Amino acid sequence: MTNDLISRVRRFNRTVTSEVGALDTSFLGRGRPLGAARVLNAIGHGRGDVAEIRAYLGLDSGLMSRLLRGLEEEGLVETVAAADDARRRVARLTDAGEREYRAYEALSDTQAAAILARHPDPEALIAAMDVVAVALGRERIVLEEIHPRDEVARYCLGEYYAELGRRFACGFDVALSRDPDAEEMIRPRGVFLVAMLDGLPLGCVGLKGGTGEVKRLWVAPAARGFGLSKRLMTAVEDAARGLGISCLRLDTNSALPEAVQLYRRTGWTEIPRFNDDPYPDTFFEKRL
Amino acid sequence: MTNDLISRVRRFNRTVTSEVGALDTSFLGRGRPLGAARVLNAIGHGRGDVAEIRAYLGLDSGLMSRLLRGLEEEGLVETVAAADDARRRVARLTDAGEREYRAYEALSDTQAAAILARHPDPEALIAAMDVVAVALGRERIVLEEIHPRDEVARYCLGEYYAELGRRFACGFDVALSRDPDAEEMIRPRGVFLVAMLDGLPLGCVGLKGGTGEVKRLWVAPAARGFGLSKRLMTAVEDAARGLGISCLRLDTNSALPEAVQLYRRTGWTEIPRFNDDPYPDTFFEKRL
DNA sequence: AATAATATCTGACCTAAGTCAGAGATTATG
DNA sequence: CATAATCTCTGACTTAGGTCAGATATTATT
Repeated sequence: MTNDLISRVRRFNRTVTSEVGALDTSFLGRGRPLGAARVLNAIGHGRGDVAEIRAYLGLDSGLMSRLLRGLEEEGLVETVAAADDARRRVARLTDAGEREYRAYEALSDTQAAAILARHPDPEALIAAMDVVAVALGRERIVLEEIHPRDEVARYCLGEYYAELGRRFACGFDVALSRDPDAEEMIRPRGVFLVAMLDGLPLGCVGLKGGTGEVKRLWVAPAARGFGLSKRLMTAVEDAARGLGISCLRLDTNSALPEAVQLYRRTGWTEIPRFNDDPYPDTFFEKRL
Repeated sequence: MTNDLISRVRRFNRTVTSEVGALDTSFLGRGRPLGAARVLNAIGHGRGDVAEIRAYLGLDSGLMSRLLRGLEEEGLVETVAAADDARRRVARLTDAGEREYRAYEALSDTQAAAILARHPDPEALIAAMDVVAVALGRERIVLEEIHPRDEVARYCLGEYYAELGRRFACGFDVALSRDPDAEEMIRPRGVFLVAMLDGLPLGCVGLKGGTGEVKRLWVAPAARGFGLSKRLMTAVEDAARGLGISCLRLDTNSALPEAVQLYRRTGWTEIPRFNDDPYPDTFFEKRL
């Protein structure tokens, strides 16, 4: 068969790699080799430390050095010794470098916008891209602790609320729910964790200090089935132990059967209702 | 915003390009530079003509020549002058080259199978890949005339029947429909056209000679909204003119409103029922 | 038959990317 | 304080990929 699943994956690979020059806009059309453009972009993204850039881009020290000299000669970059350790060097953009970096950014934006604008269903395209990105990059998904009012956190919570709205027969209104104060999910009282892939938020979970409650467990549709919710729960339980919490509680809803099943499978036991929030109908606790 | 649609497309590009070494298995792990591996694979895929390979891979004639010499020295390839034109050379694999080519194929298959095997929902992944491939490669979609019993044609027809089964309240059984004999859709009587992207079938349409009927218009879900059905219809009408047909007919169903709308918009006029097929309820004709 | 066009090949040359050994400056460690 | 470790830099070298100007053989055109 020339159209079985394996052939189709291989064809996808071919299609995408043949477009890869177009995708990797980091050097497109500005007369600079890829290596130099990548270094410039890394510096622009806030990676100043030379060793850090080297590790990120996987470059040899000699090559890195030469690329930096080249950018210096172009007047785009300045390097100075690090304040705390004069062996290490820190690079930063000059004004001209800043302009050049912004030009690359604009180019990338334009090209991404063009792909979207020419597509009949941009939302569906993005959703498909997320599915593919997760499939290819699943090994690079990392958990990070962030502030629950951070932009990424707000995005995750927005998606979480939207999902509840779709799942609950009567919809979901945050205002009616016992929305935990964001301050409760910051150290030293609690934590807020997100799962990220190359900057794409794929899931979150919050630990509300004081009452010791787990809240806001969400995993993006594209990332379901990869065990991410379990990973988030394990991480939040570890964080709770670190905070000296010995017993965790959570409320959920039978309209979210995957979640309920996960809790049952991972050592949580059902307990009687412990709050008067209108949405949950199922309650769990776990001794750590 | 760091999570608007544009940022997400850019992040996808980054994720995919960082995996691109893994995607482009054409040279992975067999100790041969990419250029040589690509030429070897092109020959293995049946592209013997040197000029054709050169055009396909976008190579300079000098570079191509050197790559071929290298493969010859490895004993993988033989070149001979073309029978009809001694200026042109034709390359073909030796036994050793055939083995090496098959090793690359096995490598690609293994890697594609690995991506699928590790995914919780392979069908959804493939569907997402198709959506992305079409968005990136839409410019390369080409129409081809093939035999209606060809494997690609059968795939398209299978998808077409499955789609009708989903659309019609009572399902769809090919045996009950007036399935046009495949022989009716071959020149000189008729034609069968498919829309292809890098070997991925995205749509089809058939012209049944004799009665001058358009049949089996289908476009893959991932390729809808790109005007492909119009392109297929235009091509099939052109082919009909070429065959000396002056009036085309077709039957369709009101459960397929996009199709009905397309016909209305492109010069077709509704006519009374002209057959006793149980499925269609709407009939059109167009004078060419 | 002479000329133009075509396809491939060869040699000379170039850039990008990367490797490696060691030099030089600085910091950490016993 | 001497020594080891760390970080960057420089010079020498390699490979891959690609361009360009002819040379050569063959075919098409007038």
